[in-house]
Amino acid sequence: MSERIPILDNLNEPQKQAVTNVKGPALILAGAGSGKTKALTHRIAYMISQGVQPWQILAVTFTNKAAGEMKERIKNLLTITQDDYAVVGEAGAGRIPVMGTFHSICARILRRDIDKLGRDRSFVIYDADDQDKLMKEVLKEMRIDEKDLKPKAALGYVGRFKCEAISPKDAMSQATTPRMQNVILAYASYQTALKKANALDFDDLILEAVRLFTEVPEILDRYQETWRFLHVDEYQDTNHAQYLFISMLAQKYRNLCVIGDPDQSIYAFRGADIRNILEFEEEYPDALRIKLEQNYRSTQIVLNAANAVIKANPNRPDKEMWSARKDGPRIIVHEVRDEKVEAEEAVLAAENLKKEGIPYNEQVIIYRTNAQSRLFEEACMRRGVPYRIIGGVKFYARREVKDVLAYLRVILNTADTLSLLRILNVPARKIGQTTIGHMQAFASQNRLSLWQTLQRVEEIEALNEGVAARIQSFTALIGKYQKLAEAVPVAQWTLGLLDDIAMEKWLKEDGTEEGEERWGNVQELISVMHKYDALDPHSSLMSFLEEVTLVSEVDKLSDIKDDALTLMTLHLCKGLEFEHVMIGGCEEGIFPHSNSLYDREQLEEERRLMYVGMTRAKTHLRLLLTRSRMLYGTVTSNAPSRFLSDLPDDVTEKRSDELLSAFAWATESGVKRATDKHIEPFRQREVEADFNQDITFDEMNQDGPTLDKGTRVRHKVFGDGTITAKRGDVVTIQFDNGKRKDFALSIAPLQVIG
DNA sequence: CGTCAAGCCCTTTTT
DNA sequence: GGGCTTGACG
Repeated sequence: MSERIPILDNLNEPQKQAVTNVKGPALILAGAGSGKTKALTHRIAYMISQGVQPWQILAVTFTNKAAGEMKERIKNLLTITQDDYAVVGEAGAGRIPVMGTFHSICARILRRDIDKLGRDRSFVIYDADDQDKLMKEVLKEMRIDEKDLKPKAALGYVGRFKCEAISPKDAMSQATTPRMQNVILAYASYQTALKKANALDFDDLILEAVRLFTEVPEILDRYQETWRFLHVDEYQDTNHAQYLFISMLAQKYRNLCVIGDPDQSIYAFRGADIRNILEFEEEYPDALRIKLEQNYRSTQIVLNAANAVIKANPNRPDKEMWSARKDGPRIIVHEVRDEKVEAEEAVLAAENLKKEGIPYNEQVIIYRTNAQSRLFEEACMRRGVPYRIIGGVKFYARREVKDVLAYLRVILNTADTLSLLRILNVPARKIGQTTIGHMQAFASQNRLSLWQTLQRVEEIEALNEGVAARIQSFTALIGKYQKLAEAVPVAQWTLGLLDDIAMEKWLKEDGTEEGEERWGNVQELISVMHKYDALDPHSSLMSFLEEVTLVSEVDKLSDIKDDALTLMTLHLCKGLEFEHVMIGGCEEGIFPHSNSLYDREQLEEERRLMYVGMTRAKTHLRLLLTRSRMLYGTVTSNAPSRFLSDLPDDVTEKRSDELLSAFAWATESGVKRATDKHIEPFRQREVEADFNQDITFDEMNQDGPTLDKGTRVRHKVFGDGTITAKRGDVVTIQFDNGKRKDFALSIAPLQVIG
């Protein structure tokens, strides 16, 4: 260790407090850009310099990337050499604390001891895709029509139960409606199915760890003794199960330091419970409370704007960020004709700042929904701007990648029927749906797993010799690689496997560019595998599979070195910072999202999302909105986002591409072009209202008849139709002539018809 | 058994 | 607008 440790240099007063008070409970309220990571890394380094053993420290981060960066920084602070570096999860092994996400930490704990709960240690982890498939099966078996209860909806409930740590049994007592009873029955069968497949889903990782702690107190005790100093970052985004996990660990020594910002709580939809942070002090009355309010990231102008937006939320802690960076450009609020222009303008703005010396790496386009990414991507391609999209169709969720992963999973764990079904006929080997049906029937008759059935395929009378032979050669193939998997690291034998199944040929068969790309993805997967070459063969396979399910998209940002513009959702941008931030689609119905418009709490969360997005900006902040946009196949006009109206005039600069262009689509639809009307920026829905001014539909503009789904209406231009969807003021009408369009009820010239 | 086209549905955010 | 499922046909 170095002689002079600069651990307390360059810290402000509250940061120093956070760093040096290492014992007992502590709550650090750390606003955006307040040097939170710095405080945390210095705190940990300080502890170590004071004689705390590194392996006694646990830090839970929100992403693996954050964990990696923190380790790096701590290493630098302590001038630890590469040799001392421990891999995450090797508790007690190294001179770097254990750091990782709740999920990765719990997965490690379970890999070691889940057999104490009567389960197998080589479990696989199911991602959202797998969950969906499994739930589909479950519902099918229960003979519940997908239309009555969609797998996604069922999983939504299940997820909420799990976040609250409510078992199917506990849930049953809450079921009041038949529908809920079905949901809970589905929850129970889903759990059984997971267990049968020797699989855990994301939520199970936390829950089973908690269960392990509860049912085997010695194990809890072991971890309590190991990890005596606990840290949780982004505490505002923890759910109840995670709360239980960390509380149990903290019980003994009470050295729990949580860091968070209630204003940045944006994961309520996955069970994050903001009360965890708000009630921390009630639970630990002796907790040290530290507020970090100085922002080192943004200009005061950016902060003024962000503060103004977040202030409109009730019940938030009293805090206001400030910055020493007083000067800076105003925030540009740019209104354009439609989403194409929006994308074009955003990319153009990035190019211009690049010319002024801000690299693309320091610039980002963020948006509310993944669906918005495509246009920005296309604009980048058109203009030749290098870009990368984070999120969206995730690499590990791609078909060909999941296919290869399914082979590896089956080889590790033949109980994983879902994966087995996936690869049985991929690449095509003439084992079709009929054959699979016969085998499944045989399996359930004889209480066998699908894999066991495969071994006894010659006993199934319904199958002819040809098909039986093909199945046998498939099981022989899997058998061959099961043996190899015990002998050599994963990358090595996977190459042989791909060769045996002629994966390259299968993917490139259609001769398209897409095929080439798919094969490229498979090769990329192999290159990730090489990271596990040094481990023993069995752990090499297991660790690899674990990594690919638990890495988040943001984790991969750090590996990329080229200068490229980043595109991502608002949720993914948390914790990041850029010189230039552009937020697209600042329109009602987009952001805030239409599903959130009529729910107070959800609206508050949307607002926090806006706050998070804005506070990513160091210097340049640009908010984009359109007057009209193609959405789900129809043209819509949305009012400007309510968040924009909270921006103080003196920090914004409003821009608008000009005039009349909003009428272009009307011309295209053969409607007479309006020429005499000036469109002011921020006035919406002119389009629908204007060309029907000769009609009066007074009854429609009052609260009058409720226009719900199914109501028959008449439109002067488009004729008769039926309302097929309603989102607040906006209805979608399916016209009898086949056209479908969205209208704003308060303005649209509609008439209810018999 | 595999392919293709038409129709269906959806359409928030993620470890 | 697009991804996915379903159904008809080769």
